Amino acid sequence: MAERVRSVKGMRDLLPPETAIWAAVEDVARRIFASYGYGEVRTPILEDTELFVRGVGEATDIVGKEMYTFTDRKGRSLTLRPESTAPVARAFVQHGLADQGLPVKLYYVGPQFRYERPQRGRYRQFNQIGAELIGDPGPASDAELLLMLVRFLEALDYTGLTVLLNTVGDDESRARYREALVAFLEPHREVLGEDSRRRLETNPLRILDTKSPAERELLADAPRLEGHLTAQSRTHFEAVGQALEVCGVRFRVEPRLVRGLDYYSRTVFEIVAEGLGAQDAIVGGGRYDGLIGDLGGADVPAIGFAIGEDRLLAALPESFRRAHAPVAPVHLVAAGDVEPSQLLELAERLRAEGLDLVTELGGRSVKAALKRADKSGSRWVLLAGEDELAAGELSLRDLDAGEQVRLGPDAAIAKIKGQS
RNA sequence: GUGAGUGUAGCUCAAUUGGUAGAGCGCUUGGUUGUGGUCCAAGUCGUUGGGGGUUCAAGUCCCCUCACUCACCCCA
Repeated sequence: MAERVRSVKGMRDLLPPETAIWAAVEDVARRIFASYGYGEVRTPILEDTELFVRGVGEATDIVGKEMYTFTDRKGRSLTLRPESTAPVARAFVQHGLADQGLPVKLYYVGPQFRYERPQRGRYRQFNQIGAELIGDPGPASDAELLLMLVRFLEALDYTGLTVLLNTVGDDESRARYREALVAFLEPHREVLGEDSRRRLETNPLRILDTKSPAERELLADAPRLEGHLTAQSRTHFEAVGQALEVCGVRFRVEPRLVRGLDYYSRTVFEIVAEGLGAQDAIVGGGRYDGLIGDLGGADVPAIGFAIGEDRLLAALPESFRRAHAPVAPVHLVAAGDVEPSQLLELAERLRAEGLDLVTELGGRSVKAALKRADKSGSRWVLLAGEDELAAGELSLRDLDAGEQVRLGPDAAIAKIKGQS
């Protein structure tokens, strides 16, 4: 036997019936996001590498070592998108969406690619459902975006999620704090690990979310970002929290929460779920007030989030799964000497009347066909035998009740629709 | 990129100190020439991930390699 070709490492197939659940989750997202005035954007999977270098940041791990980058036939450097905020921002600038009036509200659903070692909840191709609110600097926008996110998760029957909230301040706050943090850490260089020492130069704030016990101990006495916020940043953050409280959204302020993408500013957040192992963040997001300017657009503030759809599905409540399991269609079975073409024609007429059905054309026994119908979870079987067809009728078998009646096609459809 | 664990049938797993590769589920057929679930019977299913080595003999021991899993890291 020839060697089997397998899917690429870290990339997986999604098969029925699981794909039906994915579709159901995405339907909920579309419905809820639409109810907040968001429209769908679809950007290319491939972008100019420069977009991510400038947008996500050269010093980030994503850009530094996790991108699928290659040169095309003309020598251009292209990259499989590792995230979608930068592409959406690029599209916003490229198409002059600001001229339609701000804010612009967009959402997307689709695959992202990062070259990492796969493990639970982490794939090299993974799907994100994200939303971006572009063009409103106010805290009420932060709160509304979070509200929409929470409502979405509630609609999936999620409970027991923790919303972690923090602010990384505006540029000025961050510059001040950065200086203070480096000044504090510099004398303790020897306590820091290799990564943290490198970050002391490139991105000191990232050191805050270290898991190293020694570093954590050291950081306990470190200056707080909170103490270095500009009055404006502080007011903004307080207003976000207040709005969430008014709307009944529970959250926890997590001062150590900083995010790995350079474009974040002011409000940042994360939602973690239980039972997911080490990769438990199902949502991450925050403000990116400077990104659109960095990409050559006007100075337009924005905020957004990205949901890890694979993780979302991995932790999806059973109740939602049950409610959205696909319904097995009716089976139409030929019995006796019935021409396949005759059965096809009959099936088409029934489908035209709004019946979902699968045909048993295999030329196998009625017994086998019924077995398949039963295993599929279907309740109804329509038997089209010589006798029935001659009389212009069908036998409708109710597999649950074990009952069978002969009746005309319209009556059969009515009975199925009335009882399923 | 680093570390650890695991690879046996489509799936879940057995196989004693190295000694004939198995079970359940699934799938196909029959018991019912046009009737499912339960039951009974038969059939189908393997280069034991791959390569090399040790041995009379390797699923089992050793080396290499690949894949998967988990953790670090990273992040969704």
